[in-house]
Amino acid sequence: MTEPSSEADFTERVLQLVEQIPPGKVLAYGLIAKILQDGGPRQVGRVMALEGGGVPWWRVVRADGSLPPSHGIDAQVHYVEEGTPMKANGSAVDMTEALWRFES
DNA sequence: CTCTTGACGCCGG
DNA sequence: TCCGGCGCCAAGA
Repeated sequence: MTEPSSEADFTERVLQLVEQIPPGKVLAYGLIAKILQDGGPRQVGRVMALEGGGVPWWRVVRADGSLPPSHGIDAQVHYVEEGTPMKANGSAVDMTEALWRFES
């Protein structure tokens, strides 16, 4: 095994993982790539941009906890709604608390 | 086949 | 702390 997962399969895995993210928690693009042990932050970002419309995309942020410009104000509304730990300014997520630890 | 772009990440100044 | 540059992987022109 250890075969190079197909692009379509990689996409589904990213979406599944994102759907498993509990409210109040978040994951980073590069972190998702590491959990899946495949691809890279750019590929995860590309998948979210294409198929991220069916998953809690707002729970996916950058590695430092800052919000991508593309997320918009909508994401911040969701964070407040789910009670996600944010920085005082609200422009970034508190990775120390909001970072979700994936466990099968 | 080559070059550029992109929901990124990390290091250096 | 803020800004810039380089690296990674895939898709589009």
